[in-house]
Amino acid sequence: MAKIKPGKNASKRDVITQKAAALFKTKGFSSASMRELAEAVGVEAPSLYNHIGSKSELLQGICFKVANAFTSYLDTAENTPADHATRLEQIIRFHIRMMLDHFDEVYVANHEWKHLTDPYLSNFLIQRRGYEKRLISLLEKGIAAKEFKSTNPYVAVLTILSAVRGLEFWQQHKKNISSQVLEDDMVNHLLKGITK
Amino acid sequence: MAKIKPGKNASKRDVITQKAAALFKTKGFSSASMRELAEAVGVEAPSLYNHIGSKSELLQGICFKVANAFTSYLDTAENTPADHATRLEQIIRFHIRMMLDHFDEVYVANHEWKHLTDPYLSNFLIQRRGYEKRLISLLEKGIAAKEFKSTNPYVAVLTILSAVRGLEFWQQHKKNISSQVLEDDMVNHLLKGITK
DNA sequence: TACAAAAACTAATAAACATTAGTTTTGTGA
DNA sequence: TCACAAAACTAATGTTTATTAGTTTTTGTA
Repeated sequence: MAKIKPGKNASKRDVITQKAAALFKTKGFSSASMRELAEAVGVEAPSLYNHIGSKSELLQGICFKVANAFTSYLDTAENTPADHATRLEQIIRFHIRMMLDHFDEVYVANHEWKHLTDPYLSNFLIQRRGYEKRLISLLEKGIAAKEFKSTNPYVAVLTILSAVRGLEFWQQHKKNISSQVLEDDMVNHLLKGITK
Repeated sequence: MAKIKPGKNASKRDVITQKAAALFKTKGFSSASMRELAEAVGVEAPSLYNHIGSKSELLQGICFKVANAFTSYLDTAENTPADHATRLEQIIRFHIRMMLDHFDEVYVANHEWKHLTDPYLSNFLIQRRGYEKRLISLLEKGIAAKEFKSTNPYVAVLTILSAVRGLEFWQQHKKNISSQVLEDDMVNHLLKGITK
């Protein structure tokens, strides 16, 4: 009666997923081959299937892990007692830190989600759209409360989400600027602008 | 002695390139097959090769057309007599209009350039990096001239470029908001912020 | 109408792909 | 040391890929 070892099993599976995120980021989901992934893991390609179900499953795992992390944070942020501007600032900071701390996975979720297949594709888009709507609602309330200027809330949310997403181009400059300066400058830019 | 018909030839080639941009945008370069492209054009796959050299060549054409358009505009903007803030505003507006007016091609240049092969890949990255540096220089001069707040110029450029790039998520909402409102709101956001 | 070139077609090729089947090796607990 | 399961391996499958070769059709002009 042999015991299953979920610890070690999950760990190996996690290693594969992490390597897959790095590979999918670099080469794109379609161009990345299971052979390459196997080489990164240090194993022959068919051996991967002792730990995972399919290439698609890897992408699904990455995309939903990221989507759930953002959704969870928004859940808590919405229940934090603070004004709308403060809440928005916290959310922006969370996005920035997610980009910096989980670069590969967030990058893949942002870029390669379109290679998901239904029903995962549909669910991902629904979740994403729901997230955007909640952010737009936050902006609308902030505008009504005179905390924000009168502007199109959808455009504002798009601007903010796109700007933080752009941190995917960051890495090579990490040396010169600290993460904290980056975070503060970007938050200030998105909330207060750059013109004097 | 038959004349070559550059007009019609170029036109067919252009049709293929345009369809390729739309297909590469939807499915990604690697996932898009020449069969699909041929079907979109209304022809069998091998017939495409009467007009183009290869699949890669299509991607090269798209990426460099876009890159050159941005570089050209920056050339002229730098020689326009105006203060730095005005110049930056004009450049942002150009980016927004490029996104809206040449959506497929800009999208592909932004997303699929990594499937370029050398020497095109290197050249593209060099050109892109040069463009960024010129924008950073513009920001630095604007800060020195007290037109902009004291902020890290690289972070500011990254924020601006990423925000306009995010218009790739725009299309489905074109109905509700006019392009002009979108453009003005985003420019104001990026220059003056949204908090009161 | 006839000729020539442009551009379509069909057939074929060779490579790469994810995945399955079946077998051997490795590691662990009794 | 023995037995069993986990996980590695090799070999193979069937599909899809971009592209080339060779041939036929279309088209524009003299």
